Amino acid sequence: MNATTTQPDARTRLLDAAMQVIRAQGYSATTVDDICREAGFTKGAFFHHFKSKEDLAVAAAAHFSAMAETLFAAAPYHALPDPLDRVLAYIDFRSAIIDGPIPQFSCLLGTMVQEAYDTHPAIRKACDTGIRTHAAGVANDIEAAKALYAPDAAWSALSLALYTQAVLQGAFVLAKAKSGPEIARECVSHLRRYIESLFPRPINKED
Amino acid sequence: MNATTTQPDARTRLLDAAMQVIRAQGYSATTVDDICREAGFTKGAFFHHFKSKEDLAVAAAAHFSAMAETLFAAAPYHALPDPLDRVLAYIDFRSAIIDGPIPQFSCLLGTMVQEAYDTHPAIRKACDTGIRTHAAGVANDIEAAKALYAPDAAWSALSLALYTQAVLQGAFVLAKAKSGPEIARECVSHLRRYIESLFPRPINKED
DNA sequence: GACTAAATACCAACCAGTCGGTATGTTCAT
DNA sequence: ATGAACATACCGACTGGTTGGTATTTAGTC
Repeated sequence: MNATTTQPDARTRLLDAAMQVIRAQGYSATTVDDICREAGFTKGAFFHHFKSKEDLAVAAAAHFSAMAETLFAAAPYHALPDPLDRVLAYIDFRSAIIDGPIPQFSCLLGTMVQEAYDTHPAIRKACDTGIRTHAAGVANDIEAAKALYAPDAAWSALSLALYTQAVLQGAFVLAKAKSGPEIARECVSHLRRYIESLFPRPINKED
Repeated sequence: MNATTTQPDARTRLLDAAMQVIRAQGYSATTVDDICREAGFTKGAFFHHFKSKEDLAVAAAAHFSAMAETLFAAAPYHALPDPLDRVLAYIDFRSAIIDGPIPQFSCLLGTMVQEAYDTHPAIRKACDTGIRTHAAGVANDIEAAKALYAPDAAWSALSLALYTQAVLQGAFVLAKAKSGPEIARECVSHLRRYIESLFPRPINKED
């Protein structure tokens, strides 16, 4: 019921607002009031749902990760039969969503961990978990592609998956420095070339 | 005279302190008093030398860049005759200095721009300039290596140099998330493999 | 009426920046 | 060389606004 004005619940709206504002301003510079204003609530509501600003940050990291996993799970590339195709299509997908305003395509986890790694261990851990979990998913396809096309390679699938995340994080940093997404897409295209170079495909299937 | 107790002047000491503290805590979370305490001065001295906290950040970005250029200029790899050797030795040097506590090897520019790109244009610009200038230096050797070993490659020297910086920035982010330098060095070793793959060396010189 | 959700009002701590003051030169005319 | 005038370097108390967090109250719902 009340289908027309249905909105996510307050907690979710606060988390969404936090995601946006923190990616634009950073964690420390973002005040609780900033988040409340963006979400359309007051402080009372905020501290009803979160016991502290740090608590919100940890929840926001999980929220962001969940949102990202939903996004990637819905992407069409999972249907591809060849695991290497899936890996490359993942890269292409990452490149394709690097567009528009920086806060919308940059990574909340990378943004927060950069500031908070030393002073807020709980936030550091939440960001690490998010990145590690996502990388593990990518590593699955890489592992399968490796078994097919580069079984004897010296690098591990997980290490390559983490490298992929590092390139993306670095690409976001450069995009912020240069105030635009182009440089980030250029970085991803280098990453794609690297991955292609790691998996020498047979010219054709007969063999 | 008074050579035994000679210290850098107050401005330099404040900039050094800012470099350390901001890399550990981030820009927003660092207070002017934090920097003064670290440098052994009071607020009066601080605002005598810098007109605002933002002004200090801009100066610190330039200071950090200058320090970095000194460090790299002193590195031995510049003497290598082959430009590709110089590029690879640069990468190895970058890897070698990724050690010890994170604030000591991470990049002030990447840390600050991540937080401040949208809210402090002057800081964003200072960080961009630092990164761009350093990348341009690396691009020189890449350009020469390209002329020798990959003259027809599709990528530009500058684009590869910027990619190199992106990988390093991303490596720092992952090091922060994982609380240690190992992952960052692993990333750099992927980067090295990529660069090697871009410059197919002749087996030997006779040709 | 018991419970949850959210608003309002408030507080103590904190922070960037100011200001008046001291100490130590430096310049230069006498 | 001396002392008036000025400049530079630094100190530390203070301020006005902000911030994370709390206490209390109100509205709605099972």
